[in-house]
Parts: sequence; structure tokens; C-alpha cells
Amino acid sequence: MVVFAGQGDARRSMALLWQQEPENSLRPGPKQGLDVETIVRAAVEIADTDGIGALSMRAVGEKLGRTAMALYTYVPSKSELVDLMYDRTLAEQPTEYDLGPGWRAALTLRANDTWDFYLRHPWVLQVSQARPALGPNEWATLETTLRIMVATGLPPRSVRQLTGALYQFIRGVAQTLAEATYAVRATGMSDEEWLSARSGMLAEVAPDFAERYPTMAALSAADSSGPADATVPYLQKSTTETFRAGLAVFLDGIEQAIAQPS
Amino acid sequence: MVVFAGQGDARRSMALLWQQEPENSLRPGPKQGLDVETIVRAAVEIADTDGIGALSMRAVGEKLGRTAMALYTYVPSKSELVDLMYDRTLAEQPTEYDLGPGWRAALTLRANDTWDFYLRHPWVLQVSQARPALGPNEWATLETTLRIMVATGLPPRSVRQLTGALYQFIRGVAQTLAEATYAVRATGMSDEEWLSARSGMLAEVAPDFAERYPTMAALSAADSSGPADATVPYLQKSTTETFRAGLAVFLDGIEQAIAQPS
DNA sequence: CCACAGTACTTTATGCTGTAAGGAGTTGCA
DNA sequence: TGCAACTCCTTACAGCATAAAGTACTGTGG
Repeated sequence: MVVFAGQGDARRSMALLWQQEPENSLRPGPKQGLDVETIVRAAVEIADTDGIGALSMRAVGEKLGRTAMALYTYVPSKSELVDLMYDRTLAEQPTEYDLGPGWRAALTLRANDTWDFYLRHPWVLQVSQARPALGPNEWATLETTLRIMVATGLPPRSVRQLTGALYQFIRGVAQTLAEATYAVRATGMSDEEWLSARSGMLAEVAPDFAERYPTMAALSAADSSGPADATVPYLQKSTTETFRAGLAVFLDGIEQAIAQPS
Repeated sequence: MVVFAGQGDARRSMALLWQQEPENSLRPGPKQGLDVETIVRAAVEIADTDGIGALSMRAVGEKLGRTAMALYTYVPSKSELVDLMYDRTLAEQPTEYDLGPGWRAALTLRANDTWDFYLRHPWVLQVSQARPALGPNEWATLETTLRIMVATGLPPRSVRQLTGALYQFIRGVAQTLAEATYAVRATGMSDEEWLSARSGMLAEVAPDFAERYPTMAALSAADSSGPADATVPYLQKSTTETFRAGLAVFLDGIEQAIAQPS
């Protein structure tokens, strides 16, 4: 068997994720004052309210009346803690969707649930997807969406691709909204305040805006759903709207793929 | 890591972005040994190869034979530097697309160019979209895509929503691929090595995998486009494929919207 | 009962980060 | 020549993850 560098660490974090740490009741030394779940809960609370930027080992320790170093008794490192936060939080998402009313209804519900989940835990969108931690709830999340997508009757390859595409679309849109939420908290400035401040400066620095960007100017004028002064807001229009419209178009596209298999 | 745009001296950073800094040839004191563009170019080089995590004022200064503090003569802060990097880099993207062959051909080209752009500059995906810097090339990028989307004949509101949705979809998918690129460089471990190491551990820790996640197991077995041992790879299948498939479905959905206006 | 080993937790230290403050040296103009 | 403005440097500070070492506690074997 080939042994890869760092596999020992990886094995421990896998055990933590899948909650298969060995029993340790009869050991010498002081009793444990904390446990992994308590630490994870405290960390999630910090991340929920102040973003992953505010998540430090010191902050978590302080919240639990310990120093930062005390946490290392329970968790190998910060990145493992984040993996645990991620997987434990994913457990909140529903796993059962009624396929009776058809795949489209179920997939719409699922997408909306995912959307709401990201708004509840915006920091989740800042966790890298490149090397997933492979915890039980990450798999469960994927399994749930796949089960719905299979009901489209599309071939396995398409099911995989479109599940990924839908997932990334939702992530992308939610990320912008999540970052905006944190920006408001971090700067103490609402989007509206920020926009009106920038609008004025933009006019100063780019007086030829309408000639430079004619399509945008024309669209802003024609799009009555926004304020009259509509150059800057063009980037900022309701993200929820973007989500709903994009999702509808994507689902229409899937219907198309079902009707006319390539 | 997500980098937020700066909120310091907004007026000064706007002037920098729009290159409207006042002329300064006849001033006392030593000649300037650097300039903003040189600094931005050095910073982009660092971010391109090692990610935005490796971008520090010290690193940029060193690359130019200066200390970190020397940069503050030219740039108000790191976050303003990132704004400048972002806008200057966006200038690489094409702005002209032939609408002769129709909107779908143009939008496909545009999406592919954007995709390639993100692969060339993965760090761009780590720059927060919440409070955009509002530089000239950010607007130009939006203008270009809008011009194509307008050719669909859809109403202004839909043009705005679907442009945003398409943009976020591409960003989402590219982000995963970009993070994977950095992960390989940071860990010195290819995705394949990483996968086979984790596959074994997963089997140890979750021997009941197939019963727990039956849909995934069935799909893995049926999806002949991947390796036989196909549980873990399910998350990791070619991201480029996800991009192409998702894009096609999205464009199909737009065609549907054109044919049957709601 | 005592020595020891293993544990929980703390303190201290290292090398990073952005950037504030102050100082040294250079230059153009009055 | 003196001064003011300027570039760039050194130093300093707070905050970060975490390595290393120290302290206090507790169960077990002798």
C-alpha cells in the first residue's frame, strides 16, 4: 500500500468528520472540559454573524473561556475545524423531496432550500470546493439532489453535469448576496448609502458615461423596475431576482434536453 | 479567501481606477522610481502564479526591489491595489463580438472567452463582488455582455437578470477549477493522487457507502465516462464538462424564453 | 501510598500579515 | 541658502496560526 504524505492527519480528520473517534473514558489526566461539537458550534456562531474572516482560533477559544491553544487538544488545525463546521452545518439541509408532483417542482423546492441555507450560513460559500472534506453530509447533500435529477430521465452523464452546473449557479449568485451582507456589517454602510456616494463620484470621474456604455445607458432608461438614476444600480439589482430568473431559464433548458435528447 | 474592496479615500481610488491622477512633473523631492502600473503588474504576476493568498505588500515590494512601505507612496492600501489589479486585468477581455451569426453564437463565444480569462487569472474569482470598485473595465465587461444579450430581443428586465445569472454561473464553475489549480500547487499533490488516497480512507470509515448513498452508487456504476472506482470522483469530474453542459442548457432555456414570452 | 505516565490547558515564542509613525536623504523653488 | 515637499527606509504594533515547553491534574502499577 502506498502511503501519501500527510495521510496520518487525513485519517484523523476523516474519523472526526464521520464521528468515529475511539472511546476515551478511562484515561489518566484531567477530564475534558470541552468536546468537538461544542467547539464547532461556537465556531459556526462566529462565522454566521461576522463571516469567516472573523473566525480565529483565539476568537473561538475566548468564546469558550479557553486560550486558542486549548482547541488543539480537540481539533488538529483550523482547516480541519472549518471542514467540520462545513459538514455539520450541511446536515441542516432537508434530504427528502416528494417526486410525486414531478422533477421540476422538486428541483425548484430543492434549489430554494439551498438558497435559503446559504443565506443562513453565508460563510459556507467561502469554504473551498477544490479538495472537499468528504464528510457524511456533503455526500448526503449530493445524493439528495442527484435523486431528484435522476427523475428527469436524462442519461447518467447529463445528470452529473447538470447537477454540478445547477449547484455552481446557485453558489455563484448566493455568494454575491452573502458578500454584500458582510460588507454592510463590516462597513456600517447600507448598499443604498454606498451606491449614492459612488454614483456622484462616478459622474465626476466619467462624465461621458452614457456615450462610453450606450447599451447599459439605454437599458437603464428602459428598465422601469429600478430607480431613475440607474447607472450604478445596474450591477446591484436584487440578487434574489437573478436567482429566480436564472433558475427558471435553467429548468426550461432541462425540459428542452428531455424533449430533444442530443 | 475573499478580498473586500477598500472603503478608505474613495475619491482617490476612483481617480486611480479611471487614471485621472493629477500631473506631477514639477514637484520638489526625489523622482518617483515606480509607478502605479508597474506595481499593479507585479502584483498580478504574483497572484496569477501563487494565488491571492500569496499576495502581500512585502512580496510585491520585494519583487520591485523596495520595501512594503514604499508602495504606499503610490497606492493608498492593499485593498485599493486589489481593485486596480482587478480592473486593469479585466481590460484583457475582448469587447467586440460579431452579432451577424446570431446571439447564441456570440454569447457562446463570450462565455468561452470569460471562462478562459478566469483560468488565466484565477485570483479574480477571489475578489469580492459585493461592493464593486466601479472601474472603467468592469463597466466595459458588463456593457459587452449586455450588448449581446440585448440581441435576444428579450425585455430589459430579463436581459439584466439573465446576464447576471450567466455571469454567476460561469464564476461559480470557474471558481472550483481555480481553487483546484491552487490546491495542486500548494500541496504538491495532483487531484488523482489526492483522490486515490482519500478513496481508501473513505472505504475504511464508511464501509456502508453504497447503501447510504444508493443514487450516487447507481449513477457511478452507470456513468461509463469515469474510472470504475467511482465514488469519490463523482464530485471531481471534469469541471470544463460541467461548464459546457450547463452553458448549453442555459442557452436552450433562453431560446425557450424567446419563443414563449411569459 | 507513591511514582509515573498520560492528559488538559497555559504561557511563550516564531514568523507571517497590513500599516502607522518617524526619520533620512533628495530635489525644486524662493 | 533655506525650506518645503517628496521618496523610501527602519521600527513598531496588533493580529494571525501554531510549535514547544511548562504546569497542574488524575488514573494505574508497584
